[in-house]
Formats: sequence, structure tokens, C-alpha cells
Amino acid sequence: MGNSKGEIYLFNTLTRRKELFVPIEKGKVRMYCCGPTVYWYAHIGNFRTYIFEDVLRRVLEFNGFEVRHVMNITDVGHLTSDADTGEDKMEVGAQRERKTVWEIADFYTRKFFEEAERLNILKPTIVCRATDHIADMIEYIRRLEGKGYTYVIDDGVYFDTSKLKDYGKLTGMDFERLNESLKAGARVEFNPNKKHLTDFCLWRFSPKDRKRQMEWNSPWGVGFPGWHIECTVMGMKYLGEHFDIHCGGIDHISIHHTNEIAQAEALTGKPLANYWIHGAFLVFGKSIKMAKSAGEIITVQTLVDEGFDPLAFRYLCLTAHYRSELVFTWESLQSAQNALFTLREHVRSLAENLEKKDDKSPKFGEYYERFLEAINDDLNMPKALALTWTLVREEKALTDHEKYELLMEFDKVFALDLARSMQREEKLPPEVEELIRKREEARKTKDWATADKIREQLRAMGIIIEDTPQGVRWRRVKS
RNA sequence: GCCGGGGUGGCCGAGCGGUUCAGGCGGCUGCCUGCAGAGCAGCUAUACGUGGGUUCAACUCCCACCCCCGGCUCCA
Repeated sequence: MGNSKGEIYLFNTLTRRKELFVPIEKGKVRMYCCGPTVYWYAHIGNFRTYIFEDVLRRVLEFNGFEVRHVMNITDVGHLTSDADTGEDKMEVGAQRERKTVWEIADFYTRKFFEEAERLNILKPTIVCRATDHIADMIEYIRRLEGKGYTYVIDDGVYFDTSKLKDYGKLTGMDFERLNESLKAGARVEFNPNKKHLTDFCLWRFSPKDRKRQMEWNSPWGVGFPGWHIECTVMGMKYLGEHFDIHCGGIDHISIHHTNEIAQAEALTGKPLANYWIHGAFLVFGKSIKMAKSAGEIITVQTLVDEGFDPLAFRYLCLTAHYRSELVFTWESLQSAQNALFTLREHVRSLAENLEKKDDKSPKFGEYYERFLEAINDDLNMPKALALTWTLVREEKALTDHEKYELLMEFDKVFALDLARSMQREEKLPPEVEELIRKREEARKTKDWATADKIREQLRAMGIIIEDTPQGVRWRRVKS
């Protein structure tokens, strides 16, 4: 499965099988990815999913597709469990930081894209905020109402899931089973006036006793949109009623995406997306507790604070298949970073020896094909990485220039900045420069004791010194 | 309870009927180096949760069991 003829195979949650990807429009892909709720920092678990989506996009583009990639920003509230208190994550965040919900949304949206950029995640073609599309959502709910899919109870307008013959098809369970399982597993209080447990809110009324910061007028009363409507409405607005790919984390399968499908298909009678693709979770090793609710989360900034290159995390994500859980530990991150740095070292040394070549050896095309075959087989990045190591360490038939060129091609998908030199353009502090100079002098006079002493000193400062035929080189190390 | 995914050598992880059982990290030896580091050459552990079954052949399929993780209207 998967080959070099631009045939991409992807695992579709709808059919639970790898399928040949066939775009609706030749040469183009319309893709929607569920974005963040911007009430708090995104953690590295969130980012594993965004990295997976970025890889998907890059693989599509590598194959020559033009990708229209849409991502929403959820900036209006998802209720917490208790309907009586009616808390909203955005409003809770605002109280915590004594800011308005709008300030909170702007701040964390900005942070999100800053951190995404550090992971080399391409910015979506279109980023759309829920609060900019309230009118569209109201209009959409009216149309659903016109078709008889809604009913109004005390706290909002609901979607009647029993009216769809195949509600829940994404989960592999039918309507009855879903309702039973919800009942058995309920951790949250349901509004007893709901007709079915699977029914969900389209428009929620503001609480009567409190003033919300975010609320709008609607034909049904003052309130705010429900939890799933934004993605359906914005997806359709920017990609059409029927698009190619919809993706997100596996946690979205049973509720969010199931309800998106319900809302969409109820109205249009056609599939919202052809391929539903879901990324597995990043899980944490025993040594790491990430209490989401307690605010103890690991962010990209945390990794940097611990001395890691953010792309070491990207490398770690690439070592596992996107549909497998990946265990995060500091040790596994360290080993990923070691591997990444070594790879960059190889690239650097290959680049030092870029002899002129005229013809490409047949092996060149072979590697290119094998790479394409791996990534086109449901994004088999572990396989692509293994191929990369074989190329770098074992291949003798290719020139350094050819290897370099291949690695640069691969990096269009990996996005690991393989060509980044360890040294970069970073300026060292003057005292460090001075120490390096002194050590060089000591080495010239073969005063090894002094030279080694200074090397130890620098090491303690986090600088590793390497003597090479080309002169002294330094790099930072996580101590 | 229900749904889903797993248990692979010191660690992270591919593979999923039959070539030497990916790859990385770590560790070890040699070359190189003033010594290191990096790199190179080579090695490493005789791996596949347990018990059965199917098969000429199972880590890979089937059954049972044990254990782990995720989801079940906040969550990527």
C-alpha cells in the first residue's frame, strides 16, 4: 500500500481501513482540522496532534497537491459539566487572570501560533474564530430548525439525534448502543429534559442570574453557540458542504465529530468529509504527571526551559506512527534530541563536501521512491526515518551531494531543520569567547592541562567544545 | 458497564504468516584524536504478556486469560 505514483493511502475512521486517497477536485485537497480552545496554553499532547496534521499536509503537498487547510479557533465557551453554575472555560480563564475573555482569547491564540511555529507547524491557509461566525451559526441552526431537527428546552436549543438513521456511524455503534453506553458511563449530569442522551446543544441560553461576557441575541433568546456547531459551519463556509479531509484527535470521534456529521448531514444530505483521520494520544510515563485541571501542563516553552530544542519533540513524534499511542518521558525526548542532533551533524558534514556532480546515480531515484512509498502509506514516518538513517550511515553508492539533496527533500516533510548547523548564528557571551581563545592558545603550546581545564569549565557552562580539522567547534548541551 | 487501542531486547519504538525478526537512543570494542567530542568500522541483547489452537511455518491468524492506557458531552 502506498506508492510513488502520487497514490496516498490513509486510514479512514469511517471505514476503519486504509483507503486510497481520491480528492474531490483533481490536484486539490480541502482539509479541516479542529483547532484549540484558547483559554490556556496548549500542551505537548495537543501539539502531537497538530504535528500529525502538519505532517499530513506536508505529505499531501509533497505529492503535488494544493492544500486548502482550515483551522478553527474556539474562543467562545464550552460549558463545564455543571449546568447550574454554567461555567465556561473562557470565562474561568478570564477570572483567573483578571482579564476580559477577549483578551484571554487573543493572548492564547497568539501563544498557540508562536509555539506551533517553533515546532515547524505550517500555519493553516485559513484560521477562523468562532466568535466571528455567530451569525453564520445562528443561520445554520435556523435551517436545521426548519427541517425539524431541533427542539427547545429550558437551557437551550437541542439537536434531536434520533431523527438521523445512522447517527453515530463514526463510532461503530448505533443509536441505541450509544445511548446505553452514555448512560452507563455518565460522569456528567445531563439535562433531564433532553429527549435522548445523545442529543446535544446547538444554542445555549445565558444563565438568568449572571451576565456573561460573551453572549449574543438569537431568535431563541440571548445566549451563545453550542459545542459542535462552529466547526460544521466554518468548515462548510470555507471548504464547501462536502470536503476531503477532516481531522483531529481520537477523543473527538465519539462526540464532537459524530455530532458534526449529524448536523451537517441532516441539512445537506451528503457527507461532510470523505476521510476522517484521527491522531492517537501522547501519554505520559510514570514519572510525569500532567494534571490538566491543576494547571500542571508541559508546554513547548517547558521543553525549552528544560534545555531542549522544540524540534526534538517533533522528532520524537515522528518516531511513532500517528495512530499509536506514544509514551512521553524526558528520557525519550533526550534520545530523540540526540538522534536529531546527530542527523544534523551528518547533514553538516555532507554539506562541507558538496563536490560537483553531473548525473544522478540510479540509487538516488530509488531512495526518493522508497521515501515516497513510506510516507504515502498512511504517513509511515518511522519507516521514512529508518530509511533516512540507512541513507546516512550505510549507503555507499551515493555521493555526499546526492545524500544531501535527498535529505533536504525529506526534510520538506520532516521539517526538522536538518540543515541547521549546531552552531547557528548565535553569539556566545564574551567571557565564553575569551575562554575558547585562551584554550586555543594553551593548545598551541601543548599545555594540555590548561586546555582540558578550560574545556571542563565551558562544559560546566553548558558549552561542549570539539576540536576538528576545520578548527574549534562548540555546541550547547542540556546538562 | 460500554467503545477503542495496546503489552516487542536496558529505553523509545516499527513490523504483523516464512529472507540476517526496522530504525533511533543507551552500552561496548577498534580506528581517529595530545586527551576528549564528533565521525567511521564492528558488536550488543539469543525480544515479541500468559495458556491453548490453526498452519509445513506465528511476534504476525483464532480462542481464553492476565495486565496497561485512552474515550464515554471540558479535553488533541
